[in-house]
Amino acid sequence: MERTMVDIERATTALKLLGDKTRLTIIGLLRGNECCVCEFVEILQMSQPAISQHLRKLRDAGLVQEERKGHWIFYKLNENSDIFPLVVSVLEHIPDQKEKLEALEKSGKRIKCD
Amino acid sequence: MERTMVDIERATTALKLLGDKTRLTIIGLLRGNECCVCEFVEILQMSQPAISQHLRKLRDAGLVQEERKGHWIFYKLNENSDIFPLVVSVLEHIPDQKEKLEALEKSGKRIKCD
DNA sequence: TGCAAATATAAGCATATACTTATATAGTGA
DNA sequence: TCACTATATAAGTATATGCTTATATTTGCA
Repeated sequence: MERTMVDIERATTALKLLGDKTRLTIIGLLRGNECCVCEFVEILQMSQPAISQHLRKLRDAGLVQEERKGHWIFYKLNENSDIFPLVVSVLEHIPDQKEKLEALEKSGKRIKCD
Repeated sequence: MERTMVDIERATTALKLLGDKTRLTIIGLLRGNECCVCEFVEILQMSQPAISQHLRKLRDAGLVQEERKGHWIFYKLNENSDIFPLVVSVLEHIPDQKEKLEALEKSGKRIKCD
């Protein structure tokens, strides 16, 4: 249980980031998946700069990690973050977002890089 | 588990409210306690209108309930709210705030109305 | 080597947010 | 009924936030 506690300031940083529909959806999509920017753009129907700016905030706070693979930069949850347990707890209360990724896959727009 | 799920919009509403240090502390103080406005003012060292405005937002979203007892209006967590389970999950990751109430009690400023 | 795709960054702007101060309202007790 | 206490509300303001458009950077490939 120790490992899951953070101080109030750190918690508010995380919660403020999660308290935005776009970012919460992004984090939901990253639950068990890696995604690149253009996938978020497609799923969320938002401009690329808007998505990149959200991802930057998430990365600055340590919630996500990025990894370049060729043309694409893939994002994933940072499981080593002090606030990762808090993030997981929050995700347990919202609907799974994986259908959106499956829809992407069906439309042939999902990016695979392995 | 069904009972603890909310849609993304509702979750962001709750998380946005919790993503503020003052409000998260208020919610933390209300975990297992009832408090009146003047106690929050004392503990958080903020102006009464500022506290009242935060409480109004929390009440408007259904996170807390108010009950007048004589001079004072006591606030408590709304355990019937759809987002109560989410709130509880979040609180499990932050330090207990009850020492602050105990300190109030020691200084004779805790309000009891029973 | 040069171009196209994916992404990041910068600047500008409209709206949201969290205070402040001033004032209104409600309950209690003399 | 009046005055005091606790709280709410309103209006104003400074700062934060989330977009937009324009531009820079990085990589793979012809």
